[in-house]
Amino acid sequence: MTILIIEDEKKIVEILKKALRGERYAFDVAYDGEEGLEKALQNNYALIILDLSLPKKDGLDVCKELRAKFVHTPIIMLTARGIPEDRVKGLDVGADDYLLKPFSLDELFARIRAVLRRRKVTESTLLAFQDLVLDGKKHQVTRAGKVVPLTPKEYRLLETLLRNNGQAITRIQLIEEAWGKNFKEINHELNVHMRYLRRKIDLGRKESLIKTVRGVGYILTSHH
Amino acid sequence: MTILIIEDEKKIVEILKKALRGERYAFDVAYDGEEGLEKALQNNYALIILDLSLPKKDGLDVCKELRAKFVHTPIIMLTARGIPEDRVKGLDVGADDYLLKPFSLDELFARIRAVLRRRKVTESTLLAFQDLVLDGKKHQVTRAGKVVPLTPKEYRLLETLLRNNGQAITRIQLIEEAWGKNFKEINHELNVHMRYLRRKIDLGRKESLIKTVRGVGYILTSHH
DNA sequence: GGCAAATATTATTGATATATAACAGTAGTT
DNA sequence: AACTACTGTTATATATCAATAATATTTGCC
Repeated sequence: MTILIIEDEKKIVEILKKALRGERYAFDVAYDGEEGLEKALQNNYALIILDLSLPKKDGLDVCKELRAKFVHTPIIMLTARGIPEDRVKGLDVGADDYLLKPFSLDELFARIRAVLRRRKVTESTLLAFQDLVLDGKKHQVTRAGKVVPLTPKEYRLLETLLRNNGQAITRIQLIEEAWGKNFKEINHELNVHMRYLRRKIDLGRKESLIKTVRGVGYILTSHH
Repeated sequence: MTILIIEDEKKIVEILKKALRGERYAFDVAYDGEEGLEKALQNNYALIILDLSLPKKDGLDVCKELRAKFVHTPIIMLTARGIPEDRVKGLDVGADDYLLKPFSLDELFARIRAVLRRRKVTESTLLAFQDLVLDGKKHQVTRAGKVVPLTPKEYRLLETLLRNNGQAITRIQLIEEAWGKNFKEINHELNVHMRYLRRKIDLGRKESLIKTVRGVGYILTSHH
């Protein structure tokens, strides 16, 4: 579940990111229209949040082009203040919804939920492997009953591993899930964050629950 | 890696062929639904690109029949322009993805990559020969219940052998599968890696599960 | 049986993937 | 501003793997 944000104003990107942080989504960000268009064409996002005014290619064009190419990813358009709503509405470029800046976060959330509602997210609230439990509702992880405080990134990684419990999961998958980007090069961060994650959940124990599958990625497994 | 194209419009077949030529895929073409169905049932394709409207038997039926017969080959459906996406989506015949004509090649490639990547995870969950089992999900091989740790290269070689269980597989095939390079002949590496593979899976036993077929390659076989 | 080609075997070396540690930047909080 | 927590960066270490080369063995064939 990755959301693409196409927006040049970093402040707004930050607000959006922050606002969505609590939710279950990964992000990808594009800072101009062309970049955004390219990303939207190449990836399959759950949702695109698209600013109207953008460098290189404006939001309307991006939207139109996407629809012309039969990319049906839901789009929520952010329109500049001052532009009358009819104008945007009338353009009918195929956006699913639009918000006028400045928008309230509640409002944004409502729209996002509405747009995504179709997709039944059958997220189980509880994921477990042996004595390791991830409670999706509480956003809390425990090992042998003891709470293990994780950073968001670590949480994401562990969640991905747990979701694919029983199977090896590739580095690329992990990166895409936890960072929401199409693998930029060889990512050393993944090593680092896996290390941290391991340190926290394996605290004191000799063998890690997370085994590395060389050439592939990682897998949650019991040690024999 | 062969892709089956089931499509009656020669123009589109030509486009697809041309487009796929550069990539690493071989292709097979069927010009009507029945022929396509037959081919799909008899061969193991990496992917099927299936047109919705076809002579003799339309794409939906082909798709349904394949799924009913537990052929899980990924299918990308090409749907005619004008048919609303919901219609296709709603039918839920088991296609992995669908594209509306006219499609952009970039888009098609993106889908192909996406589908093949997805397949990687779910595919080949279990391959076995006698007491030798390869678990594709875990990326793990066991012999008589015992885990046999393999290097990536060894794993790929064994996987190739298991996939072609029962028939001899040529050195060239093996090299192409495991190295992916256009066979620079006289590959000593293959000997070496086969040796390592044998050592690991035959551990202690007198005869190897992998028999060499001189002048050809190798075969998985029970010893007389 | 002897020869040439194909394949097996082993050891060694260079390459690559992953792990670890230390540090820097950023943002958030008080 | 000082402090904290988190993320990303870089450097270095370590483990594992792949390629090479050198030598041995088997096989088919004359």
